[in-house]
Amino acid sequence: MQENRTEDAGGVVEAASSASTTSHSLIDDATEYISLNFSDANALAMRVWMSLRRTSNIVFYDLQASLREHRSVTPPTLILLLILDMFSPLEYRELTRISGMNRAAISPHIENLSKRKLIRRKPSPRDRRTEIIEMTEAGRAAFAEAFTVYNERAEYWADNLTVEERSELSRLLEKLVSNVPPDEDTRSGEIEL
Amino acid sequence: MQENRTEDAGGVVEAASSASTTSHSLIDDATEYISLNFSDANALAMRVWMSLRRTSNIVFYDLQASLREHRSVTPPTLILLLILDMFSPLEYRELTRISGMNRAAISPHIENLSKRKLIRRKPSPRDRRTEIIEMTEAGRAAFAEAFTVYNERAEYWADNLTVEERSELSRLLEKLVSNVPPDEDTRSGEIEL
DNA sequence: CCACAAAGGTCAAGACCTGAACCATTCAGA
DNA sequence: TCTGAATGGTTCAGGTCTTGACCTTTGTGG
Repeated sequence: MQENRTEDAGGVVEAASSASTTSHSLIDDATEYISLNFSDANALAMRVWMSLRRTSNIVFYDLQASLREHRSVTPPTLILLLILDMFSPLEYRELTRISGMNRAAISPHIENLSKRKLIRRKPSPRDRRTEIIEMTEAGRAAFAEAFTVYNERAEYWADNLTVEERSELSRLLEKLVSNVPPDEDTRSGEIEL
Repeated sequence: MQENRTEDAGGVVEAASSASTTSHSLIDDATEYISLNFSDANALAMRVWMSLRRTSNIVFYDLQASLREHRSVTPPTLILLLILDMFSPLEYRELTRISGMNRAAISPHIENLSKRKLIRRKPSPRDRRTEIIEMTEAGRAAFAEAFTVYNERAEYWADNLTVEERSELSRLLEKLVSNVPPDEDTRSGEIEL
C-alpha cells in the first residue's frame, strides 16, 4: 500500500491546515488535504491523476530536451515519422487518426517535412481531396537517428522499475483508458510519443 | 464512412485496423515493430512511455473539457488555486516552485486571478522583490466548485481500476520518477493537475 | 444532370508555454 | 561601505496546439 519514507526535508507545509505531519512528498500532502477538506471527493482518484500528470510531464520534458540537441526532428514530428515508418504509404487522414493530432496541427508539420525531403506527397488515385504520404530514405534515416536518442532517455527512466513493474505499469495505464471507443473524438491518438 | 482500404500499398495497415482478430491496439503493434526493426532499442521502455503519454493525454483532454463548461476556472489556474488553497498565504516564488510552472507562464494567470478578486497580492515584509499571494473567500469558493467537477471526471476514469490497482498505479508512477532531486530544473512541479 | 450536404486540407485567431532579456532588489565578499 | 553576482517578477518573441472558418472535391438524392 503506502510506503513510509521519513527521509524528507521539503517542509513548506507550515501554512497547511493539516501541518506537522511526517511529510513525504507534496502529492502525499495534497492527497491528505483533499480527503480532509473535500469529503465528497475521491482522493485516491486524484492521487492517481496527480501522479500521472507529474510523471508524464517530468519524463516528457526530459525526452523533449534530448531531442532539442539534435535539431533535425522535433517532438511533434517524431510521432508522425514513427507512424509513417510503420505504415509508410499512408493517407493523410489516417495519419491524423492514428496520431490523434488535429489536422490543422498536422498540416504545417507535413509541409515542413516535405520541404526537407523526409517525406513525399502524392495525389491519391482514389480521392482527389486527400493525399498519400510516403517516407523517403532520408526520412527513415532521420527517424532512426532521433528515435535512438529518444529511446535512450526512455530507457533511462524505465530503469527505475523492474521489468515486471514496467509491464504492470503499462497494463494498468492501458486498462485505465480501456473504455475509450476506438474512434472517439478524444483529441488523442492511437500511438503517442 | 468506409473503413477498409484495400488499395493501400502498405499491407501493414490492415493489421492495425479494428477488424483484425489478433491485433489488440496500435501500441501492441508499435511495440512489436520497434523490437523487430530497432534491435538496439528498448521496446518495453517505449511501451511504458507510449502508454503513459496516451493515457495522460486522453484523460487530460477529458478533464479539461469538463472545466470548459464552467468558464470561471481554466486548467492552468486550477493547480494554482489548489496550491493556494493548501498553503494560502504563500510567497510568489514558492508558488512557482510547487506548481513547477515557469514564472513567465504564471505571471499572467496571477494577474488574471487578482483582477477577478480570487486572490490578493500583498508586499512581503521580508523581501521587497517578492509578493505574498493570499486566497480570498471568492477564490476558495471558485476552486471548490471547479475542483468538484474536475474530481468527478477523475473518478470516472479511476473507476476502470480496482482500488488496489489505483494504489499500485500511483506507486509505480511515483517510483518511475523517484530519482528526480526535489529542486531539479525539470520544469515540472511537486503537484500537478 | 444538378443542387447540397459531407469530408479533406488549409488558413486565421486565440490560448498557453518556453527561453531570453530587462529592471529592481538583495546578498556576499573585498 | 561598496561593488558585482544572484534572485524575483515582468515583458516580449517564438513555437505549438485548438477551434472555427473557408474552399475544393466527392457523393447522393431529386
